[in-house]
Amino acid sequence: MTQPSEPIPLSPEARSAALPLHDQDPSERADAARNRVKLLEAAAALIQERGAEHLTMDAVAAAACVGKGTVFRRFGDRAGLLLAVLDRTEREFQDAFMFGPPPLGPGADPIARLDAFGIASLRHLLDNMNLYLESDRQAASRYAAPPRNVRARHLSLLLGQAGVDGDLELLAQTLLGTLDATFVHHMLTGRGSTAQQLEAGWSDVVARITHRC
Amino acid sequence: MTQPSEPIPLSPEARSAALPLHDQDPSERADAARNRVKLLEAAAALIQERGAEHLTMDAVAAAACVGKGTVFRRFGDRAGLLLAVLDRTEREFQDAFMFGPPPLGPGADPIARLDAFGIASLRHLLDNMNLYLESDRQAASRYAAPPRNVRARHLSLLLGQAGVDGDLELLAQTLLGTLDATFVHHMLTGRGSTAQQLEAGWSDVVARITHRC
DNA sequence: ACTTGAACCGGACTACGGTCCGCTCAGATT
DNA sequence: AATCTGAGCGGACCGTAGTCCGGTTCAAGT
Repeated sequence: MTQPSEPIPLSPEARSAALPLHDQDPSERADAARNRVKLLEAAAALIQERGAEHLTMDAVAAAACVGKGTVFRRFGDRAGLLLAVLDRTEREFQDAFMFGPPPLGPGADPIARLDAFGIASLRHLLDNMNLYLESDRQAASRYAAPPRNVRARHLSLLLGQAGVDGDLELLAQTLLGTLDATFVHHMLTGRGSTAQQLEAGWSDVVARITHRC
Repeated sequence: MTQPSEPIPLSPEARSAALPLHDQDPSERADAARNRVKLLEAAAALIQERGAEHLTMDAVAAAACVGKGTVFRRFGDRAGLLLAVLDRTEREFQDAFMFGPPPLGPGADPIARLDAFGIASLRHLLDNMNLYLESDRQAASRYAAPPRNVRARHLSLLLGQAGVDGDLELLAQTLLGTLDATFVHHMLTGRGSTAQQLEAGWSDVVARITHRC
């Protein structure tokens, strides 16, 4: 892990480079780009009206008036498509915690930022629960997915700033476990937890991990 | 959650009742029981020779000379079959941490037991990695699966005995995140962690969660 | 404008998980 | 022993993710 430490306030160009979600590739052919847009719109519409859990690749292809192969060529697999649909929302959230106003964004005490991150993350998750659930369920390894990676790096950074030592990535992943879509869903439905309890739980875990006795 | 608190040394009958993995149901018809055995043997053999990730339900049915419907009737779905294959190993491990000798079993200091649990769990996981990975990947919700539940209850118990307060189930699940098959696999392969680092990480997380400053 | 070849496209095809339903037979009852 | 009934069984069937390949179209170079 020899990545340059990431300066907090970033120029616009560096900002978009820091967001690893698919930017429109300029070398992409015009027809391909057109189809990507058609597909994303079709997928979003279908999700809106039938729910993410009922989204099929055939339906997306048909709704976009495009062959099935094209869907897979553009997005790789179902997880990729779902991720692409989440992209806009995801970017907004990433912007908020990386560049937005404190306490979520830079400027506040790292522990306050950690706290705020959990709360914001849980709310963001609840707003898009089905999509994140589905994306999790589908992904080969949720740990390799861009959203999780960005969050993990962010948490590692904050933990470092908070003076925590140890395996920061492992601690970050441990924290992230508390915000995992499937886990949150399990706690809310399987067990009868409330969102408030999860938020309180997050703060508690953060306090313990950061060792603030 | 109004379950009777679980006394630690248990009579043999109570012990097997405490293990929620499928015991042979006495009301099961003889032919059904025969088929279950045939299927489990076939599945185990196929996994042995081709790997769990290549196990298909059709292949199991064919190898056991049984209709496909029978496989699903017996085990519900692929996750159930994999879980059943893991059953024996899983029981041994559960026995070890619930009833075996200290520091893993009862008798030792709860924090020492937590430490030992992580180490033993990681080793047990590494010994059966593919099977657990596959079982995770398949399961509708890994949080609802019996193995995870047993572990979660166990950890809650130990946390309580260690005098930790707060949402014990949430803390237990947070700890379990560190031992999740997919996560461990990701840390070992995706990132270049070693088993030693994961064991050290576990101890560190336990120390932080149990608030031992 | 024309050529060219690489990127793209479509939809038939495969593989696999899971369901369904009519038939069979184990084992309880008399 | 004869009867009965519902658990058990098999395998055809379905839906969906993902692959493949022959034909098509874009756009760069001339």
